Amino acid sequence: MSHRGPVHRRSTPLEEEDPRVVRTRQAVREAVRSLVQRAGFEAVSHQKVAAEAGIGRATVYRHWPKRTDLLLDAIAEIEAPRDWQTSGDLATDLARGLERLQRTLSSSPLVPELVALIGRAEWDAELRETKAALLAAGTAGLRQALEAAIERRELPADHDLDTTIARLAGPLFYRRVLAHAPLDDAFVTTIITAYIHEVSHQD
Amino acid sequence: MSHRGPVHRRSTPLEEEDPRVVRTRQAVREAVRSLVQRAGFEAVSHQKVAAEAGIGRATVYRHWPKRTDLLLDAIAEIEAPRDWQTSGDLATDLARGLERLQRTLSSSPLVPELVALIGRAEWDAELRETKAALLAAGTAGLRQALEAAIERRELPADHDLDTTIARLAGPLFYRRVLAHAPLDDAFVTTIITAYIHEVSHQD
DNA sequence: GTACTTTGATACAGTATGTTTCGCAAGTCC
DNA sequence: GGACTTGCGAAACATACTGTATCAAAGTAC
Repeated sequence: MSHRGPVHRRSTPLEEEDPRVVRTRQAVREAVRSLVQRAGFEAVSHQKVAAEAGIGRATVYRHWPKRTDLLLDAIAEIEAPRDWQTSGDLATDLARGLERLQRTLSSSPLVPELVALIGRAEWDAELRETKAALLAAGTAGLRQALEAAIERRELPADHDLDTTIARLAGPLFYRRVLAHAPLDDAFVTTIITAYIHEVSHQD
Repeated sequence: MSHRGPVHRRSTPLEEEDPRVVRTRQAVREAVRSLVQRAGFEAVSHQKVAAEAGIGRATVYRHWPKRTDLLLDAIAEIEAPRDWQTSGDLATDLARGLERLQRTLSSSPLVPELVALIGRAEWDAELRETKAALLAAGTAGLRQALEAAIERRELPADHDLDTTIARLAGPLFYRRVLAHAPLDDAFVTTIITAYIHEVSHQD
Protein backbone atom coordinates (compact mmCIF):
# COMPACT_ATOMS: atom_id res chain seq x y z
CA MET A 1 0.00 0.00 0.00
CA SER A 2 2.98 2.32 0.51
CA HIS A 3 4.93 4.31 -2.02
CA ARG A 4 7.17 2.11 -4.07
CA GLY A 5 10.00 4.51 -4.87
CA PRO A 6 11.49 5.50 -8.17
CA VAL A 7 12.40 2.00 -9.26
CA HIS A 8 9.35 0.09 -10.39
CA ARG A 9 8.30 -2.18 -13.18
CA ARG A 10 5.29 -1.80 -15.42
CA SER A 11 4.51 -5.47 -14.93
CA THR A 12 2.82 -4.80 -11.58
CA PRO A 13 0.25 -2.12 -12.33
CA LEU A 14 -1.43 -2.48 -8.95
CA GLU A 15 -1.00 1.16 -8.11
CA GLU A 16 -2.58 3.83 -10.20
CA GLU A 17 0.00 6.51 -10.72
CA ASP A 18 -0.52 7.39 -14.32
CA PRO A 19 -1.31 11.12 -14.23
CA ARG A 20 -4.00 10.61 -16.85
CA VAL A 21 -5.85 8.23 -14.56
CA VAL A 22 -5.40 10.59 -11.64
CA ARG A 23 -6.87 13.41 -13.68
CA THR A 24 -9.83 11.31 -14.71
CA ARG A 25 -10.58 10.22 -11.17
CA GLN A 26 -10.41 13.79 -9.96
CA ALA A 27 -12.63 15.15 -12.69
CA VAL A 28 -15.25 12.47 -12.26
CA ARG A 29 -15.33 12.78 -8.52
CA GLU A 30 -15.97 16.49 -8.78
CA ALA A 31 -18.56 16.02 -11.48
CA VAL A 32 -20.47 13.53 -9.37
CA ARG A 33 -20.47 15.81 -6.35
CA SER A 34 -21.66 18.71 -8.40
CA LEU A 35 -24.44 16.67 -9.93
CA VAL A 36 -25.53 15.24 -6.61
CA GLN A 37 -25.80 18.62 -4.98
CA ARG A 38 -27.73 20.04 -7.87
CA ALA A 39 -30.16 17.24 -8.54
CA GLY A 40 -29.59 14.34 -6.17
CA PHE A 41 -28.09 10.91 -6.54
CA GLU A 42 -30.82 9.88 -8.87
CA ALA A 43 -29.53 12.29 -11.46
CA VAL A 44 -26.15 10.62 -11.54
CA SER A 45 -25.59 8.48 -14.62
CA HIS A 46 -22.50 7.58 -16.59
CA GLN A 47 -23.67 9.81 -19.37
CA LYS A 48 -24.34 12.89 -17.28
CA VAL A 49 -21.13 12.46 -15.37
CA ALA A 50 -19.13 12.21 -18.56
CA ALA A 51 -20.74 15.36 -19.92
CA GLU A 52 -20.28 17.23 -16.65
CA ALA A 53 -16.67 16.19 -16.33
CA GLY A 54 -15.94 16.84 -19.97
CA ILE A 55 -14.54 13.40 -20.60
CA GLY A 56 -15.52 10.45 -22.74
CA ARG A 57 -18.39 8.23 -21.80
CA ALA A 58 -16.37 5.08 -22.36
CA THR A 59 -13.78 6.29 -19.89
CA VAL A 60 -16.36 6.58 -17.16
CA TYR A 61 -17.57 3.05 -17.82
CA ARG A 62 -13.99 1.82 -17.75
CA HIS A 63 -13.28 3.01 -14.21
CA TRP A 64 -16.75 2.84 -12.69
CA PRO A 65 -18.58 -0.04 -14.38
CA LYS A 66 -21.61 0.18 -12.08
CA ARG A 67 -23.59 3.24 -11.17
CA THR A 68 -23.07 2.48 -7.50
CA ASP A 69 -19.33 2.80 -8.03
CA LEU A 70 -19.80 6.41 -8.98
CA LEU A 71 -21.90 7.15 -5.92
CA LEU A 72 -19.63 5.43 -3.43
CA ASP A 73 -16.67 7.29 -4.80
CA ALA A 74 -18.31 10.61 -4.05
CA ILE A 75 -18.88 9.71 -0.43
CA ALA A 76 -15.40 8.62 0.51
CA GLU A 77 -14.83 11.88 2.35
CA ILE A 78 -16.47 11.49 5.74
CA GLU A 79 -13.96 10.23 8.27
CA ALA A 80 -13.88 9.45 11.93
CA PRO A 81 -11.94 11.91 14.09
CA ARG A 82 -8.40 10.64 14.50
CA ASP A 83 -7.24 12.94 17.25
CA TRP A 84 -9.82 12.05 19.85
CA GLN A 85 -8.90 12.05 23.50
CA THR A 86 -10.98 12.24 26.64
CA SER A 87 -11.24 15.40 28.72
CA GLY A 88 -11.87 13.30 31.81
CA ASP A 89 -15.45 14.49 32.02
CA LEU A 90 -18.27 12.56 30.39
CA ALA A 91 -20.50 15.58 29.87
CA THR A 92 -17.74 17.46 28.10
CA ASP A 93 -16.80 14.49 25.95
CA LEU A 94 -20.37 13.80 24.95
CA ALA A 95 -20.91 17.45 24.14
CA ARG A 96 -17.90 17.33 21.86
CA GLY A 97 -19.11 14.18 20.17
CA LEU A 98 -22.63 15.37 19.67
CA GLU A 99 -21.56 18.78 18.48
CA ARG A 100 -19.38 17.17 15.89
CA LEU A 101 -22.33 15.16 14.70
CA GLN A 102 -24.50 18.26 14.80
CA ARG A 103 -22.02 20.12 12.64
CA THR A 104 -21.74 17.29 10.15
CA LEU A 105 -25.48 16.92 9.89
CA SER A 106 -26.10 20.64 9.64
CA SER A 107 -23.43 21.57 7.19
CA SER A 108 -23.33 18.82 4.64
CA PRO A 109 -25.86 19.24 1.87
CA LEU A 110 -25.30 15.59 1.10
CA VAL A 111 -27.04 14.39 4.24
CA PRO A 112 -30.46 13.84 2.70
CA GLU A 113 -28.81 12.03 -0.15
CA LEU A 114 -26.89 9.82 2.21
CA VAL A 115 -30.11 8.92 3.88
CA ALA A 116 -31.61 8.05 0.55
CA LEU A 117 -28.60 5.88 -0.16
CA ILE A 118 -28.93 4.25 3.22
CA GLY A 119 -32.50 3.35 2.49
CA ARG A 120 -31.34 1.70 -0.68
CA ALA A 121 -28.74 -0.30 1.24
CA GLU A 122 -31.43 -2.88 1.80
CA TRP A 123 -30.87 -4.08 -1.76
CA ASP A 124 -27.14 -3.68 -2.09
CA ALA A 125 -24.56 -5.44 0.03
CA GLU A 126 -21.85 -3.02 -0.95
CA LEU A 127 -23.95 -0.10 0.19
CA ARG A 128 -24.61 -1.83 3.46
CA GLU A 129 -20.93 -1.82 4.31
CA THR A 130 -20.62 1.81 3.38
CA LYS A 131 -23.60 2.64 5.53
CA ALA A 132 -22.10 0.90 8.55
CA ALA A 133 -18.78 2.63 8.01
CA LEU A 134 -20.36 6.06 7.71
CA LEU A 135 -22.41 5.52 10.82
CA ALA A 136 -19.44 4.28 12.79
CA ALA A 137 -17.42 7.30 11.70
CA GLY A 138 -20.19 9.73 12.59
CA THR A 139 -20.72 8.33 16.06
CA ALA A 140 -17.13 7.43 16.88
CA GLY A 141 -16.80 10.45 19.14
CA LEU A 142 -19.76 9.42 21.24
CA ARG A 143 -18.58 5.85 21.49
CA GLN A 144 -15.13 6.87 22.63
CA ALA A 145 -16.57 9.26 25.19
CA LEU A 146 -18.70 6.50 26.65
CA GLU A 147 -15.88 3.99 26.61
CA ALA A 148 -13.65 6.41 28.47
CA ALA A 149 -16.37 6.88 31.08
CA ILE A 150 -16.63 3.14 31.57
CA GLU A 151 -12.87 3.00 31.92
CA ARG A 152 -13.11 5.59 34.70
CA ARG A 153 -15.97 3.59 36.32
CA GLU A 154 -18.23 6.57 35.78
CA LEU A 155 -20.53 4.23 33.91
CA PRO A 156 -21.14 0.57 34.74
CA ALA A 157 -19.08 -1.85 32.67
CA ASP A 158 -22.20 -3.42 31.20
CA HIS A 159 -23.62 -0.11 29.98
CA ASP A 160 -25.10 -0.72 26.54
CA LEU A 161 -23.21 1.59 24.24
CA ASP A 162 -25.35 0.99 21.18
CA THR A 163 -28.52 1.80 23.05
CA THR A 164 -27.05 4.97 24.46
CA ILE A 165 -25.68 6.08 21.12
CA ALA A 166 -29.06 5.53 19.54
CA ARG A 167 -30.66 7.63 22.26
CA LEU A 168 -28.14 10.43 21.87
CA ALA A 169 -27.68 10.51 18.11
CA GLY A 170 -31.16 9.37 17.09
CA PRO A 171 -32.91 12.60 17.97
CA LEU A 172 -30.40 14.58 15.90
CA PHE A 173 -30.98 12.45 12.83
CA TYR A 174 -34.70 12.63 13.39
CA ARG A 175 -34.67 16.39 13.51
CA ARG A 176 -32.39 16.88 10.59
CA VAL A 177 -33.70 14.28 8.19
CA LEU A 178 -37.29 13.60 9.13
CA ALA A 179 -38.65 16.65 10.88
CA HIS A 180 -36.49 19.05 8.91
CA ALA A 181 -36.21 21.25 11.96
CA PRO A 182 -33.08 23.23 12.83
CA LEU A 183 -30.41 21.48 14.87
CA ASP A 184 -29.86 24.27 17.35
CA ASP A 185 -27.58 24.19 20.36
CA ALA A 186 -30.47 24.19 22.81
CA PHE A 187 -31.67 20.92 21.39
CA VAL A 188 -28.28 19.28 21.70
CA THR A 189 -27.85 20.63 25.21
CA THR A 190 -31.22 19.26 26.28
CA ILE A 191 -30.24 15.80 25.16
CA ILE A 192 -26.90 15.79 26.89
CA THR A 193 -28.15 17.33 30.09
CA ALA A 194 -30.92 14.81 30.40
CA TYR A 195 -28.55 11.91 29.84
CA ILE A 196 -25.95 13.14 32.28
CA HIS A 197 -28.64 13.75 34.86
CA GLU A 198 -29.92 10.24 34.29
CA VAL A 199 -26.59 8.47 34.82
CA SER A 200 -25.51 10.57 37.77
CA HIS A 201 -28.79 10.28 39.69
CA GLN A 202 -29.39 6.57 39.49
CA ASP A 203 -31.86 5.49 42.11
CA MET B 1 -65.90 12.38 -0.35
CA SER B 2 -68.72 10.09 0.82
CA HIS B 3 -70.63 7.47 -1.10
CA ARG B 4 -73.22 8.99 -3.38
CA GLY B 5 -75.82 6.24 -3.50
CA PRO B 6 -77.33 4.40 -6.41
CA VAL B 7 -78.62 7.47 -8.20
CA HIS B 8 -75.88 9.32 -10.02
CA ARG B 9 -75.31 11.05 -13.32
CA ARG B 10 -72.46 10.47 -15.72
CA SER B 11 -72.13 14.20 -16.25
CA THR B 12 -70.23 14.64 -12.98
CA PRO B 13 -67.35 12.19 -13.28
CA LEU B 14 -65.61 13.56 -10.20
CA GLU B 15 -65.77 10.23 -8.47
CA GLU B 16 -64.18 7.18 -9.95
CA GLU B 17 -66.67 4.41 -9.70
CA ASP B 18 -66.24 2.71 -13.01
CA PRO B 19 -65.35 -0.85 -12.01
CA ARG B 20 -62.74 -0.92 -14.76
CA VAL B 21 -60.96 2.00 -13.15
CA VAL B 22 -61.28 0.45 -9.73
CA ARG B 23 -59.77 -2.74 -11.04
CA THR B 24 -56.91 -0.88 -12.64
CA ARG B 25 -56.12 1.06 -9.48
CA GLN B 26 -56.16 -2.08 -7.42
CA ALA B 27 -53.95 -4.03 -9.78
CA VAL B 28 -51.41 -1.25 -10.09
CA ARG B 29 -51.27 -0.61 -6.39
CA GLU B 30 -50.52 -4.25 -5.74
CA ALA B 31 -47.99 -4.40 -8.54
CA VAL B 32 -46.12 -1.41 -7.17
CA ARG B 33 -46.01 -2.87 -3.67
CA SER B 34 -44.78 -6.16 -4.96
CA LEU B 35 -42.09 -4.50 -7.03
CA VAL B 36 -40.98 -2.27 -4.20
CA GLN B 37 -40.61 -5.14 -1.80
CA ARG B 38 -38.68 -7.19 -4.28
CA ALA B 39 -36.34 -4.57 -5.68
CA GLY B 40 -36.96 -1.19 -4.12
CA PHE B 41 -38.55 2.00 -5.32
CA GLU B 42 -35.86 2.44 -7.89
CA ALA B 43 -37.13 -0.57 -9.76
CA VAL B 44 -40.56 0.97 -10.18
CA SER B 45 -41.24 2.26 -13.67
CA HIS B 46 -44.40 2.56 -15.70
CA GLN B 47 -43.24 -0.25 -17.87
CA LYS B 48 -42.42 -2.69 -15.08
CA VAL B 49 -45.60 -1.88 -13.25
CA ALA B 50 -47.68 -2.50 -16.36
CA ALA B 51 -45.99 -5.82 -16.92
CA GLU B 52 -46.34 -6.82 -13.28
CA ALA B 53 -49.99 -5.83 -13.13
CA GLY B 54 -50.73 -7.41 -16.47
CA ILE B 55 -52.25 -4.27 -17.92
CA GLY B 56 -51.42 -1.92 -20.76
CA ARG B 57 -48.58 0.53 -20.47
CA ALA B 58 -50.72 3.39 -21.73
CA THR B 59 -53.22 2.78 -18.97
CA VAL B 60 -50.57 3.24 -16.33
CA TYR B 61 -49.48 6.51 -17.89
CA ARG B 62 -53.10 7.65 -18.02
CA HIS B 63 -53.69 7.35 -14.29
CA TRP B 64 -50.21 8.01 -12.95
CA PRO B 65 -48.48 10.41 -15.35
CA LYS B 66 -45.40 10.83 -13.19
CA ARG B 67 -43.32 8.14 -11.59
CA THR B 68 -43.77 9.80 -8.22
CA ASP B 69 -47.51 9.28 -8.53
CA LEU B 70 -46.96 5.56 -8.58
CA LEU B 71 -44.79 5.68 -5.50
CA LEU B 72 -47.06 7.91 -3.48
CA ASP B 73 -50.00 5.71 -4.26
CA ALA B 74 -48.27 2.71 -2.76
CA ILE B 75 -47.70 4.52 0.51
CA ALA B 76 -51.22 5.75 1.15
CA GLU B 77 -51.73 3.10 3.80
CA ILE B 78 -50.12 4.51 6.91
CA GLU B 79 -52.69 6.38 8.93
CA ALA B 80 -52.85 8.15 12.22
CA PRO B 81 -54.78 6.32 14.92
CA ARG B 82 -58.33 7.66 14.94
CA ASP B 83 -59.50 6.13 18.18
CA TRP B 84 -56.93 7.65 20.46
CA GLN B 85 -57.84 8.60 23.99
CA THR B 86 -55.76 9.20 27.07
CA SER B 87 -55.50 6.68 29.87
CA GLY B 88 -54.87 9.48 32.30
CA ASP B 89 -51.28 8.40 32.83
CA LEU B 90 -48.47 9.87 30.78
CA ALA B 91 -46.23 6.82 31.03
CA THR B 92 -48.99 4.54 29.81
CA ASP B 93 -49.95 6.86 26.98
CA LEU B 94 -46.36 7.26 25.82
CA ALA B 95 -45.84 3.54 25.97
CA ARG B 96 -48.84 3.07 23.75
CA GLY B 97 -47.63 5.69 21.29
CA LEU B 98 -44.09 4.39 21.11
CA GLU B 99 -45.18 0.80 20.85
CA ARG B 100 -47.35 1.69 17.92
CA LEU B 101 -44.40 3.33 16.26
CA GLN B 102 -42.24 0.35 17.15
CA ARG B 103 -44.73 -2.00 15.56
CA THR B 104 -44.99 0.09 12.42
CA LEU B 105 -41.24 0.37 12.06
CA SER B 106 -40.61 -3.28 12.80
CA SER B 107 -43.29 -4.82 10.68
CA SER B 108 -43.38 -2.82 7.50
CA PRO B 109 -40.82 -3.92 4.94
CA LEU B 110 -41.39 -0.60 3.25
CA VAL B 111 -39.64 1.36 5.98
CA PRO B 112 -36.21 1.51 4.35
CA GLU B 113 -37.86 2.57 1.14
CA LEU B 114 -39.77 5.29 2.88
CA VAL B 115 -36.54 6.58 4.22
CA ALA B 116 -35.08 6.59 0.76
CA LEU B 117 -38.08 8.51 -0.43
CA ILE B 118 -37.73 10.94 2.41
CA GLY B 119 -34.18 11.62 1.47
CA ARG B 120 -35.32 12.41 -2.02
CA ALA B 121 -37.91 14.84 -0.69
CA GLU B 122 -35.21 17.47 -0.81
CA TRP B 123 -35.77 17.67 -4.55
CA ASP B 124 -39.49 17.20 -4.76
CA ALA B 125 -42.07 19.48 -3.17
CA GLU B 126 -44.80 16.90 -3.44
CA LEU B 127 -42.73 14.36 -1.61
CA ARG B 128 -42.05 16.88 1.10
CA GLU B 129 -45.75 17.08 1.91
CA THR B 130 -46.06 13.33 1.94
CA LYS B 131 -43.10 13.08 4.24
CA ALA B 132 -44.60 15.53 6.70
CA ALA B 133 -47.93 13.73 6.60
CA LEU B 134 -46.36 10.34 7.20
CA LEU B 135 -44.31 11.65 10.08
CA ALA B 136 -47.29 13.35 11.64
CA ALA B 137 -49.30 10.16 11.36
CA GLY B 138 -46.54 8.03 12.83
CA THR B 139 -46.01 10.27 15.82
CA ALA B 140 -49.61 11.35 16.39
CA GLY B 141 -49.95 9.02 19.36
CA LEU B 142 -46.97 10.54 21.12
CA ARG B 143 -48.15 14.06 20.44
CA GLN B 144 -51.61 13.37 21.81
CA ALA B 145 -50.16 11.71 24.89
CA LEU B 146 -48.04 14.76 25.61
CA GLU B 147 -50.87 17.18 24.93
CA ALA B 148 -53.09 15.31 27.35
CA ALA B 149 -50.36 15.52 29.99
CA ILE B 150 -50.12 19.27 29.51
CA GLU B 151 -53.87 19.50 29.81
CA ARG B 152 -53.62 17.70 33.16
CA ARG B 153 -50.76 20.03 34.21
CA GLU B 154 -48.51 17.01 34.43
CA LEU B 155 -46.21 18.79 32.06
CA PRO B 156 -45.59 22.54 31.92
CA ALA B 157 -47.64 24.36 29.30
CA ASP B 158 -44.53 25.49 27.46
CA HIS B 159 -43.11 21.98 27.13
CA ASP B 160 -41.63 21.70 23.65
CA LEU B 161 -43.51 18.87 22.01
CA ASP B 162 -41.38 18.67 18.89
CA THR B 163 -38.20 18.34 20.90
CA THR B 164 -39.68 15.65 23.08
CA ILE B 165 -41.06 13.74 20.14
CA ALA B 166 -37.68 13.85 18.46
CA ARG B 167 -36.08 12.52 21.63
CA LEU B 168 -38.60 9.72 21.97
CA ALA B 169 -39.05 8.68 18.35
CA GLY B 170 -35.59 9.52 17.06
CA PRO B 171 -33.83 6.61 18.76
CA LEU B 172 -36.33 4.19 17.25
CA PHE B 173 -35.75 5.46 13.75
CA TYR B 174 -32.03 5.43 14.32
CA ARG B 175 -32.06 1.82 15.40
CA ARG B 176 -34.34 0.59 12.72
CA VAL B 177 -33.03 2.50 9.72
CA LEU B 178 -29.43 3.40 10.45
CA ALA B 179 -28.07 0.89 12.92
CA HIS B 180 -30.24 -1.93 11.62
CA ALA B 181 -30.52 -3.29 15.15
CA PRO B 182 -33.65 -4.96 16.50
CA LEU B 183 -36.31 -2.75 18.03
CA ASP B 184 -36.85 -4.80 21.15
CA ASP B 185 -39.13 -3.97 24.03
CA ALA B 186 -36.26 -3.33 26.40
CA PHE B 187 -35.05 -0.53 24.18
CA VAL B 188 -38.45 1.12 24.06
CA THR B 189 -38.87 0.71 27.80
CA THR B 190 -35.52 2.30 28.50
CA ILE B 191 -36.48 5.38 26.52
CA ILE B 192 -39.84 5.83 28.20
CA THR B 193 -38.58 5.14 31.69
CA ALA B 194 -35.81 7.67 31.34
CA TYR B 195 -38.17 10.32 30.06
CA ILE B 196 -40.79 9.77 32.75
CA HIS B 197 -38.11 9.83 35.38
CA GLU B 198 -36.82 13.06 33.93
CA VAL B 199 -40.14 14.93 33.97
CA SER B 200 -41.23 13.63 37.37
CA HIS B 201 -37.96 14.38 39.15
CA GLN B 202 -37.37 17.93 38.05
CA ASP B 203 -34.86 19.65 40.34
C1' DG C 1 -79.73 -1.46 -27.88
C1' DT C 2 -77.44 3.01 -27.69
C1' DA C 3 -74.22 6.26 -26.07
C1' DC C 4 -70.23 6.71 -23.69
C1' DT C 5 -65.66 5.47 -21.40
C1' DT C 6 -61.79 2.73 -20.45
C1' DT C 7 -58.67 -0.34 -22.11
C1' DG C 8 -54.67 -2.47 -24.39
C1' DA C 9 -52.21 -3.28 -28.76
C1' DT C 10 -49.36 -1.00 -31.87
C1' DA C 11 -46.51 2.38 -33.57
C1' DC C 12 -43.51 6.19 -33.08
C1' DA C 13 -39.58 9.46 -32.13
C1' DG C 14 -36.48 10.61 -28.78
C1' DT C 15 -33.26 9.34 -25.41
C1' DA C 16 -30.38 6.35 -22.31
C1' DT C 17 -27.51 2.21 -21.68
C1' DG C 18 -23.65 -0.65 -22.13
C1' DT C 19 -20.17 -2.50 -25.31
C1' DT C 20 -16.81 -2.52 -28.91
C1' DT C 21 -13.56 -0.59 -32.15
C1' DC C 22 -9.85 2.33 -33.36
C1' DG C 23 -6.77 6.30 -34.18
C1' DC C 24 -4.45 9.54 -31.35
C1' DA C 25 -2.41 11.82 -27.55
C1' DA C 26 -0.02 11.24 -23.39
C1' DG C 27 3.00 8.98 -20.29
C1' DT C 28 6.96 5.78 -19.36
C1' DC C 29 11.35 3.56 -19.86
C1' DC C 30 16.06 3.54 -21.12
C1' DG D 1 15.18 11.71 -27.92
C1' DG D 2 13.12 7.31 -29.54
C1' DA D 3 10.57 3.09 -28.84
C1' DC D 4 7.14 1.19 -26.33
C1' DT D 5 2.89 1.08 -23.59
C1' DT D 6 -1.33 2.81 -21.89
C1' DG D 7 -5.39 5.62 -21.27
C1' DC D 8 -8.40 8.58 -23.78
C1' DG D 9 -12.34 9.97 -26.53
C1' DA D 10 -15.08 9.76 -30.72
C1' DA D 11 -18.04 6.94 -33.20
C1' DA D 12 -20.93 3.24 -34.13
C1' DC D 13 -23.88 -0.19 -32.53
C1' DA D 14 -27.71 -3.09 -30.51
C1' DT D 15 -30.83 -2.92 -27.03
C1' DA D 16 -33.97 -0.98 -23.84
C1' DC D 17 -36.84 2.61 -21.77
C1' DT D 18 -39.85 6.88 -22.11
C1' DG D 19 -43.70 9.40 -23.21
C1' DT D 20 -47.31 10.23 -26.55
C1' DA D 21 -50.72 9.25 -30.03
C1' DT D 22 -54.03 6.37 -32.53
C1' DC D 23 -57.64 3.14 -32.80
C1' DA D 24 -60.47 -0.94 -32.58
C1' DA D 25 -62.44 -3.84 -29.01
C1' DA D 26 -64.49 -4.46 -24.68
C1' DG D 27 -66.96 -2.82 -20.66
C1' DT D 28 -70.44 0.13 -18.42
C1' DA D 29 -74.75 2.85 -17.63
C1' DC D 30 -79.39 3.44 -18.56
